[in-house]
Amino acid sequence: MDTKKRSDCPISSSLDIWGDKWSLLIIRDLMFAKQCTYGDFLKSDEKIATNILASRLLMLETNGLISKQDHPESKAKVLYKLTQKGVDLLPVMIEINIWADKYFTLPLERKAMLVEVKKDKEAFIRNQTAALLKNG
Amino acid sequence: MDTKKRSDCPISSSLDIWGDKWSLLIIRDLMFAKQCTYGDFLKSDEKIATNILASRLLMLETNGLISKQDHPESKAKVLYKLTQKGVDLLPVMIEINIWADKYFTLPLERKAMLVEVKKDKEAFIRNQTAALLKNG
DNA sequence: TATTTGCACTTGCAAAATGCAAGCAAATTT
DNA sequence: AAATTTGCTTGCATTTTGCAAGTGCAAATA
Repeated sequence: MDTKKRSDCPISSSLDIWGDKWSLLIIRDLMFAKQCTYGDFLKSDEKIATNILASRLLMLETNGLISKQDHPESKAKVLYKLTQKGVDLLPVMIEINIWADKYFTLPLERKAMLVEVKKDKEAFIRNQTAALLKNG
Repeated sequence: MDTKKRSDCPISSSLDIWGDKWSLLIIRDLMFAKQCTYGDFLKSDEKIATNILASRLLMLETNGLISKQDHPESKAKVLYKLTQKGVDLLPVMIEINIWADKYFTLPLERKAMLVEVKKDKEAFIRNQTAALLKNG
């Protein structure tokens, strides 16, 4: 896991953490599902390799975007959740969706989310943030 | 240049195009400077390698985010500019800056931009978009 | 006019990251 | 007690990145 900053630019510093083809997909899964197990991430359509998943989860945890928690039903399972720092990427995620809505064909469920967003973006972010952070 | 989509997810499709450590820095340079030559990109703090720069510029051009134009003063130079599709990433770029402002130390010039953004985000995007698209 | 410099790349090669398949230990289920 | 699930790790081939040097054309300089 490379750890050196390339410059003082905020865009560059951000990309140093989650600027790759997989990290934002992990964050996406957590934003839509609220919490996921290791196996849940592996089930996503993009089919991330297990070693890459492990290295990304470590990177995101090390940088404070996600946290691990015990699964209430089983010691064999681990729950991953977004921290405040991770949840704060919600506006970025929403803007990417809006951009993609203009230039790609979105799945219906994602279209539905954007309808909600367009009604009142601030409120959507406020509510979704609260939902994601509920229960430590 | 890999060209196959990993899934129908808009986040994934977006990352397929600009989800790497360099593409958004190129777009950043164009958003702040309006237009750049090949050499201008090489001067940025992050010190991109020339072959990577060439491959990213091709990727971004192929996907319609940037375009090449003749330099008005010299046939030896090439000007790169954002297309509408590229300029439309401005809200994403702004949200990344806002996120980074919360978790990193920003350079003063970037702080100043955020002050403007916070006064009226919509207006800032409208004005900046117009400025970037002015003159073919 | 000849020559050097500037500009936008390309090429070759080493190093690092990615992707795939298999393996593994602890917990859970049968 | 044996088989399965879960969250990883390991080994190795393939791909991408990074660095340095080189190329070809335009423009400036001598």
